[in-house]
Amino acid sequence: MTPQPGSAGDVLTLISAGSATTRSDLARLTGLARSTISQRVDALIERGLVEETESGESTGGRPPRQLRLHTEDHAFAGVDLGATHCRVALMDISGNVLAECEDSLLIGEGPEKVLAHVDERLDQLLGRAGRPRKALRAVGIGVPGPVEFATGRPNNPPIMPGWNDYPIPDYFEGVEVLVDNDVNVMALGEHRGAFSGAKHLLFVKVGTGIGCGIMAEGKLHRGAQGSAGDIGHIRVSGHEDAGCRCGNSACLEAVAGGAAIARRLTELGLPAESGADVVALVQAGNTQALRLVREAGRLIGEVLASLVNFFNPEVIVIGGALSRVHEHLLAGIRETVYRRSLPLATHHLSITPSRTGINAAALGAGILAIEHYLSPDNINRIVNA
Amino acid sequence: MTPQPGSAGDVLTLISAGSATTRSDLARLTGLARSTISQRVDALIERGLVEETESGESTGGRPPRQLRLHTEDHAFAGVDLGATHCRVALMDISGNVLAECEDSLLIGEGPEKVLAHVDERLDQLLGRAGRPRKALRAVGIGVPGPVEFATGRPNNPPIMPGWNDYPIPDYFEGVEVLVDNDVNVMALGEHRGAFSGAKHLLFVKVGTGIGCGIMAEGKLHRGAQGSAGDIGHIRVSGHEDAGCRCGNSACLEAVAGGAAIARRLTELGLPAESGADVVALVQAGNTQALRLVREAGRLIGEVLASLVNFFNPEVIVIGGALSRVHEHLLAGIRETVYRRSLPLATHHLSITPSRTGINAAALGAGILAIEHYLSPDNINRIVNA
DNA sequence: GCGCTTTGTTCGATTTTCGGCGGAAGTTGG
DNA sequence: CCAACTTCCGCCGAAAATCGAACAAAGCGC
Repeated sequence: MTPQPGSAGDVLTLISAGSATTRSDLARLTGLARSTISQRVDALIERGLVEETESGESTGGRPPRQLRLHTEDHAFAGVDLGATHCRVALMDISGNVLAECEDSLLIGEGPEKVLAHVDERLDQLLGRAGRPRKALRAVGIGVPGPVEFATGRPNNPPIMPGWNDYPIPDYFEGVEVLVDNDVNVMALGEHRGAFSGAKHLLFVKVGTGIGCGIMAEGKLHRGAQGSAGDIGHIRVSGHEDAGCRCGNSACLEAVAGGAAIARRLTELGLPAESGADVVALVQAGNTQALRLVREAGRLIGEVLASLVNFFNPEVIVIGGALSRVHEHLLAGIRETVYRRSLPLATHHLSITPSRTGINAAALGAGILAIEHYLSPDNINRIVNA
Repeated sequence: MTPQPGSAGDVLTLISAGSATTRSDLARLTGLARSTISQRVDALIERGLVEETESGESTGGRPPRQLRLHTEDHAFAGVDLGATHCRVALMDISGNVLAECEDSLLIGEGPEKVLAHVDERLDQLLGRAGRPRKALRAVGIGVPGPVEFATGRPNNPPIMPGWNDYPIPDYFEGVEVLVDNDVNVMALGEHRGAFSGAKHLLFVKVGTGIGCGIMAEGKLHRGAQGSAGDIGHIRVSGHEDAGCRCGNSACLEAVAGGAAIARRLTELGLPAESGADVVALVQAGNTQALRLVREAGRLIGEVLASLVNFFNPEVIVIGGALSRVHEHLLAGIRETVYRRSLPLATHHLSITPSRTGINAAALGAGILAIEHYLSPDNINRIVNA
């Protein structure tokens, strides 16, 4: 029922996390006998999950044979569906990108059209990487709206017309599909990529809207209805006049989101439509745009200050379109957070820009798929089959 | 190293959680053979952790022997240290209160004096319950300030002079001591008591100050520095004039805490010093006090609305001194939360008053101690010793 | 009373794990 | 270059854990 500790799955987890690269490491970490570990590793090699590489450095005796994930026979995909784009990354089992692509694609076209496009791209990327379709073990998809994670159905998403309650995984046959909110997969990717040491992390996406992915105890916190992290509609003080598409006013998103900044620039006589336009203006050195971005940072910082007191994360990562001008955004955020949060909570807090950049969501979605496949339960199932 | 699944500890966990009351249940839940389960149960009975009661209902065959925690040989204590009081509850292993007491005690007297008092009370309660000192397996202590949970040392607590970095567990000999923030143990107690079905719960204590305990995935979220849940110093809009003891202004606690309400009542010519005075005035039907409590509820609701969007809990429990007038407080909180949070997050959200009342902290601290003792790792250690 | 069902124990069989041994494969020092 | 030493790894018998079949116990229904 429950998996054995030191089971094949646990052993593989240690290998994949990089905690152990040799049989000796595994024996030390699990507490099992060396012979038992050898047996486990043999089973994993047999199943094509692990491979041996050249011997490593000797520490005075026979050098240990290095172990690593066998990257040839499996493939995973991460899909980033945005309001107007689609990115797909094909990855091997250790998270390396084999091939990727990016298209304009309107999510409003509805699930059938969009998913057909994704499916086509998957085949193309598999072809480019020279792997057969059946090598594809799992696909992660990040979508711009709330999702019931267990079933992969969007839950009243505001900007995905036609997708409500659509069972996305059912569209794909013969492959496991995991669907999550885009900020969640971005948080996951960022955590596993650059901040795996942090137990508690917030990933804040500042684009057209504003959202937040939450890592608690190293795992995604999705909340009771899967709507956790929806910080775009938290109220900020002093902006009661700013109406929001959600029906309320003074929402963070309505005053500090990319769309809001663009609108205010337009009012100032600087035509801008989207977050990208704002970024362009800032990069062109426009001081009005710069000022507004910094001011947006302060407003976001005000909300984050509350969340820092509440959640006490170790790291806050700022991503999304506007993070391309992160110096200015971060300046505003840091200024406010460090002023308004408690010293105990901010003392070891670091606020940094995203390291994964434009591909954050696709990579994170791929990692979601890989981690699902590598979960001890699943591996034990495969090995004992 | 890692405990076996279906180990004695896991078996005991199932029994203590009430998930299994017979050997058959255990076999079904763990997937182990009946004979293996019998062996485990025998070991647990041998160690005095489990006992058999009368046979249960037959379902057409031989009636199963019921199993339950053996409540005689162990005792646990929960201690609630407040700014001006000390409550101690002595409990058996299944969480029933054997004896309890309450005193006035100034925490400012310093750790030695206060802990000596606690130790004395422990002996008294053990005497009353007729259990020897060595029956006491673990003690949980809730203190009014941040604590480094792993070491049991208060971390710059604002209202505990002389306690900073004091290693509380070292004061007690021969018994394990766990120290946590008071709101954390209250959240734990409330969750285990009345809302064990909820995965994500917030416990909000509204007393002199305002704090929040966070249960995520059924476990306490303490944050990176153990300061999570410190919502008393989140800024609320429109009260820039209200200075707070933390040095900032417009903190939630400075405008909606019991002390703040009392001060405003005093300004209105109604002498009040503490949250208790406010409660008394409300209970006496004073409309000014009632209005201020309701207004405080709105302000707290404003902050909670943000946290609901961010954290998406299933339940918010309101406790602390002011919850004794919870109708008025809750009205204000509900009004604001349901207006300012997203529908998806509030749809299944319930906001309710505490069920454990005045003893919440002592009971929660006791549960902290019991759960520590009953943790699979610890039980396996005991059984295999 | 007698068959049926479910529970719990006993005990030999099976599977899993351990740990010692020896060979493999390197380093170090003379 | 060789001998001594260290570490790694597979092999295999011993030990331990677990299983499962058989049987006894205990109630129900007819």
